[in-house]
Amino acid sequence: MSTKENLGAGGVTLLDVAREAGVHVSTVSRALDPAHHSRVKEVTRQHIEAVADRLGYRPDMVARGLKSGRTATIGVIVADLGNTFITPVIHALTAAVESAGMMPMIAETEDDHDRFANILDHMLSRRVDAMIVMSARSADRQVLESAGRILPIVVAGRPLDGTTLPEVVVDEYAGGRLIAEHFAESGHSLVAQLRGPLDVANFPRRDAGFTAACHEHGLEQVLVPETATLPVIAEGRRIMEALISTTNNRPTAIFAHNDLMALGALSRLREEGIRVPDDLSLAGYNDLPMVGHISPSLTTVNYPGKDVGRLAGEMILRLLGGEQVESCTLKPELVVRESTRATH
Amino acid sequence: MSTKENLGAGGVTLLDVAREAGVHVSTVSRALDPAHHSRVKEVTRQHIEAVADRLGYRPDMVARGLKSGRTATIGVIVADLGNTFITPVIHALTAAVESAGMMPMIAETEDDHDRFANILDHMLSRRVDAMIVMSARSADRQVLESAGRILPIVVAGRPLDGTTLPEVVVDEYAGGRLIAEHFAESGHSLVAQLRGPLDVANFPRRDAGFTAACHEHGLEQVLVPETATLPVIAEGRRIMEALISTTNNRPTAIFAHNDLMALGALSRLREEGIRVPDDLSLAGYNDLPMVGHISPSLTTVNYPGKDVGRLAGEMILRLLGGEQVESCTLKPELVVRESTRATH
DNA sequence: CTGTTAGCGCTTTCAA
DNA sequence: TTGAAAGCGCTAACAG
Repeated sequence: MSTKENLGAGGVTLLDVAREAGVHVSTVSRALDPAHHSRVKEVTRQHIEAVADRLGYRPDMVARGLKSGRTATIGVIVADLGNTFITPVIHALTAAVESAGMMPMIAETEDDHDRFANILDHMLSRRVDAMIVMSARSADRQVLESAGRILPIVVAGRPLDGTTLPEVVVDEYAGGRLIAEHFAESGHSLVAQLRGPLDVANFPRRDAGFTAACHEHGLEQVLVPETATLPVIAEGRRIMEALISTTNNRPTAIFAHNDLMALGALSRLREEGIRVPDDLSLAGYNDLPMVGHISPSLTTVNYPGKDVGRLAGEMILRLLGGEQVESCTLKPELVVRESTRATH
Repeated sequence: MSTKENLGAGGVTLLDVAREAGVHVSTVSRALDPAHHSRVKEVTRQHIEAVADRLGYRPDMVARGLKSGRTATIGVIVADLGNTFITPVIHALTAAVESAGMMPMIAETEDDHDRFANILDHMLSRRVDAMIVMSARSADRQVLESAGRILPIVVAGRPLDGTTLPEVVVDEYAGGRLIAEHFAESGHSLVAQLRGPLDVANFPRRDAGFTAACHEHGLEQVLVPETATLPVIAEGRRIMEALISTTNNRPTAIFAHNDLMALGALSRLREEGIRVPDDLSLAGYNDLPMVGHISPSLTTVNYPGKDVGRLAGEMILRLLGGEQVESCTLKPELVVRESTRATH
C-alpha cells in the first residue's frame, strides 16, 4: 500500500507490486501488459502476476492515459435515451469496441445544442480516444468538425448534411420512399406526413423520399406546415392535432416520421374517434422493440441498429489503427403490420 | 503548441499558456482554477484568461485526475437502456451532478453479472469519483460492496437486499399492494402475477406486497411457477403463455411485474382472442412514457424516476463532500387507466 | 531479460 | 502575489 490515500483505483500501485515481487516497476509494467508479455522471463512474469493478484492490483488508467495519451474510452453521444431505437446501436457498438479493450462512455444531449457542445468539451477534456456521435443536428456541425480535427469521430445514425466526417447511416430517402410506395400500392390517393425536426437530417430526407415517391405514384399530399420540435410522443400528438383541426379534406394515410410520433398521433386519433386502420392508415419509422406488440401493431420501417452500431464501432477501431475509412449507408426495410391497410 | 503530438485535449497545455502570457505555469493553474482565483492579481488573471482563450486552452482532466485524485466523473451503471423508466432517472441525476461540474459516465450491464463486474472494474480503473448503481442483482452484492470500500456508491432504483450501501429506492412492497387493492376494489376474486426475476429485489417485494394485500382482501391467486429471466417484453409473453396453457380456472385480473412484461402479455392475449379489459384486467408497473398512449392504455404504478435520480445525484454529492447520508424510500402511486376494470 | 531514466500535464506545497 | 520544485502512477526509450 502506498503512502498517499487518494487512490481510487484500489490503492495498490505498480510500485507496490514491484517491491513485493522484488523487481523493478518497469518489469512489472511489461509483465502485466499483454503487448510486452514476451519481453519478460516466463517465471518472473508468473511470479509478478501472482503478486499483483494477491495484492489486488488494478491498473490506473488515468496515469496510463496521461503517459500514453490513450484512455481506452470511446465517447458516445446520443440525443435521447428515451428513443429506444438507439438501444441496439449501443449494444452492438459496445460489443465491437469492447473486443479491443475499449469502453464506451455514453452521454445524452437531450437534443440541446448547448448541452452538445458541453459534452463534446468534457469528452475532449477527458481525452476519450475517439467519439461516435448519434445526436448531431445541423447547428452542431461546426463544433463537431473542429473536434474532428483533434480525434477520430464517426457520425452514426443521424446523418449530418455536408459533413466531412465519416458516417454510418441508413438511407433515409429510401425509407421515406418505402412508405409512400406502400401507401400507393394500398390504393391511397390523399396522404400526409407528420414531420420531425428539419434540422435533424433524417427527417428532411424521409420527407424528400416520401414526397418524390408520392409524385411518381400520383399521390396527393396534404401539407401540415408545422414540424415537430423534437421527435417525441408529445410532438406527434401536437402535429396530429394540427392536421385534424385545419384540414377539411382528410388524408386516408399518414406517415409519422418516427414511431414515437406515430404513438402520439395514434393516441390523439383515438380520442377523436378515428379508428386506425379502419378510418385511417398510419405508419411510423424505426421499428422500436415495442411497436410490434401494441394494438394496432405499427407498420414501420426497420432501423438496422445492430448493423449501425457494429459498423460504427469497427470504423472507430480502424480509424484508431490509422486506417482510412469510408462512409457507409445501410438499406432500410418496410415492415407491414396492422396499422395500415388497403382502401376499399 | 507543445512538442509532442499525442495530445487529445486540444494540444494547448498550461505551459503553453504560461509561456505566451509570460508567467509561471503555477500562476496559470491558479488563475484558471475558480477555487484559487483570489490568490492571483486581478489584472494578471484577466490577462491569463485572455491568453488561454485565444490559444484555445482546454484543461486536461486526465492529468488533473492523476495529480488531484479526482476525475469529476460519476459512474452510472444501468441494466437495460431499453427499459425507459430509467430515462428520467438519468436526466435528473445528470442535472444534479452537473451543477457540481461533474459528468455521469453511463454504462450498461445488459443484466449480466460478468458484464457488471467488468464495468465496475473499468470504472474503478478509470477512477470515477463515485458511482450510482441501478443494475444490482443479488449476485452482484459482494463485488459491489467491496467497491464501496474504495469510493462512495449509491444504490438507486433497484434495491439490494441486505446491503450496507445507501439506497434511493421506491417502496416496491407498497406498489405491489396498490395493485392488489385496486383489483380487490374492482371486485376481482381470482388473480395472478407474471413475476419478474426474483434475484432483482424489486420483484420479490412487489410479489410480497401484492400477495399480502391479496390475503387481506380475500383474493385468491393462481400461481404461475415460472418467473421471468429478464423483465422484458419477450419474457412477459412467455410467462403469459405459461399461464394460458396450464390453467383451467382463469384469473380475471393479472399483475405483470413491469410495463414491458405487460406489453408482452397483452400481445399474447390478443393472439389468443382474450380482450383486455373486457375479458381480463391487466396491470403493469413503472408507467413508462408510452403506456398511457397505447390501446388499451395501461393501468400501472408510477415510478418517480425524476425524484430517484435527483436524490441519488444529491446523495452522491453529499457523500463526496464527506457528509453522512441516509437511505431513502419514495412512495409509488397507482395510475388507473383502461386496461383494468370492475367485474360485473 | 531487466533496470535506469525521463517525463505525460497538472496541482500544490514551500519559498521568495 | 508569484516562482520553484516535487511528484501523482504509469510507459517507453535506452542501457546494461
